[in-house]
Amino acid sequence: MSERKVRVRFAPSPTGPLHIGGVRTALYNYLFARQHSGDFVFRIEDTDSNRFVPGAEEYILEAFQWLGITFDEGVSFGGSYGPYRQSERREIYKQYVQQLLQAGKAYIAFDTPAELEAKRAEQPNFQYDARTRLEMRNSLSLTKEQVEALIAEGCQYVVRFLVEPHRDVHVHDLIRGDVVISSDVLDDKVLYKSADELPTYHLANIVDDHLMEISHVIRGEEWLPSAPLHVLLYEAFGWTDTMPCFAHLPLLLKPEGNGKLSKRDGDRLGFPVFPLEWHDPKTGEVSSGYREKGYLPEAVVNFLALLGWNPGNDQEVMSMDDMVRLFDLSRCSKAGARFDYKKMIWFNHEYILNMDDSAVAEAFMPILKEHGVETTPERATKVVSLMKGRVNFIEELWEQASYFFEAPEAYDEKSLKKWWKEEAPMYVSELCDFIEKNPVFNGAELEPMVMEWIASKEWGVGKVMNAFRVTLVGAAVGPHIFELTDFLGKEETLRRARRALEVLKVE
RNA sequence: GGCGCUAUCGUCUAUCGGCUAGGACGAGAGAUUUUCAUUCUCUAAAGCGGGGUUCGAUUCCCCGUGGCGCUACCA
Repeated sequence: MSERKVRVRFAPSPTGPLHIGGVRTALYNYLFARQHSGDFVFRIEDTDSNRFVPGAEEYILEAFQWLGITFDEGVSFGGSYGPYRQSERREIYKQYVQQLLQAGKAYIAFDTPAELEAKRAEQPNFQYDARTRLEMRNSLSLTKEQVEALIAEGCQYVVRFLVEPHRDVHVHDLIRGDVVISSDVLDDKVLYKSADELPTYHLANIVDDHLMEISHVIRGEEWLPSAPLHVLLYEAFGWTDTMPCFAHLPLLLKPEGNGKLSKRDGDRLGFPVFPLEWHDPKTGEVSSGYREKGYLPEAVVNFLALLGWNPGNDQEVMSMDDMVRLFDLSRCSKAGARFDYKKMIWFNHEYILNMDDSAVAEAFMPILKEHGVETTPERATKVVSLMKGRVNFIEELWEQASYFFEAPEAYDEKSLKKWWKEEAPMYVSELCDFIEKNPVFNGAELEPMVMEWIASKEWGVGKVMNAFRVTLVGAAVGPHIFELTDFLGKEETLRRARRALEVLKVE
């Protein structure tokens, strides 16, 4: 359509932690910007002074940093279209509100919240529009003198957009096509409030997108109903020719039940809805985050990208670069997507599997340290190579592999019942003697020797080896036994086996 | 209530009028293994209903139904 430079934005309001749905919206904007070598702008929409939450802005920035989603300009990034925080743009908005007022496209209204509430109580379907505006207290129903007097008195007022009735408003949406809504169902939205001298979302959004030369507005479907209003605003300002293209993304739905994914669902169903852990400054409530739960940012991003979009083939595991290359708004689905956290976990498993053992080990080292284990990166890497296939989270490595580093203190009852039968102590005792006397210990050479030795005794391999395993691990779990003995070394192997013989004798 | 969006396996989705409806997660079964996992193989599992258009509809149109969203001096 237009040849102008692609410029998109993500514009959260700092009212709390960034929701996972917001992350997905930001991700699509990011992919779109990168694919078109465009700019990605980070704007803060803090026009509701009552809902400001300290720390939210910093949280959002930190979350994107963790996720690997980067911006080119905006709050904390700089740029030549600033300021990027709406609360710092008061004077700009005032100017544009005046413009609308002077052009007769907006008017001043004095109705108090209480009056409006009363009106709605008596008329359940009340809407502030062409049919009702003359019944209200505003600059259309009052005389110029009355209006001036009220303002002089210090009466609080709002500026409302004058919506012309009987018009079909077209919103061209890149995902949904042409959406037509009659202006009759639109109300005269409040654009500006004198109380805090700030505009509402609608006005600020249009003014900023225009001034910041935003080319594409990619946002959640919850904005679709107000898109016609936005189109009308562009028209009122005379900016139709540079109006951005719209794309309204399907919403993220709860994994079960009805409705869209909400903040509460997360901890109720056992998965986070926030990228990072969030400590509510007011209530002190803590909400879990993907980072703290041990998810890899690449896995989170990959999973989220596929909720509402797909590359058109069977490829699911994709790097950010892959996605930048493949992303396509026309391949976005239209219906809401249920959040499937089991698949999210699978993605995490997949990403751990694809990571270098040494990289996983690097993340595993601090966990080992927490449990009082001092070891080398080499040894940690060895354990990772043996065990990473069986975990979904790096943290799980400890519960799955602690016995590599610590001798068992207790022995699993079920395993004992199955493998620690009458002859087990004899097997283990004799095996210890055999291993002790054997000139070599490394698994590759030792294993065939042990097998041959067991065969010569005419014992069952399973019976001997599993009894042995229980003494080393404490349960009938773990990797190939000679991998473990290699890791433990001869001394520790024998020490564990003989200690078990002592401990288990009493029973 | 009004307005809008939407509708394929339990879930995420492919199909852009020709289908024996494909893939993935999850589920189930089996194989491998000295244990537990991993891995591998296989199986079950879907076009909301009714009208059109068409030689032919999952695909296009309409109606109904379900789901979702919006309906604030919140974003």
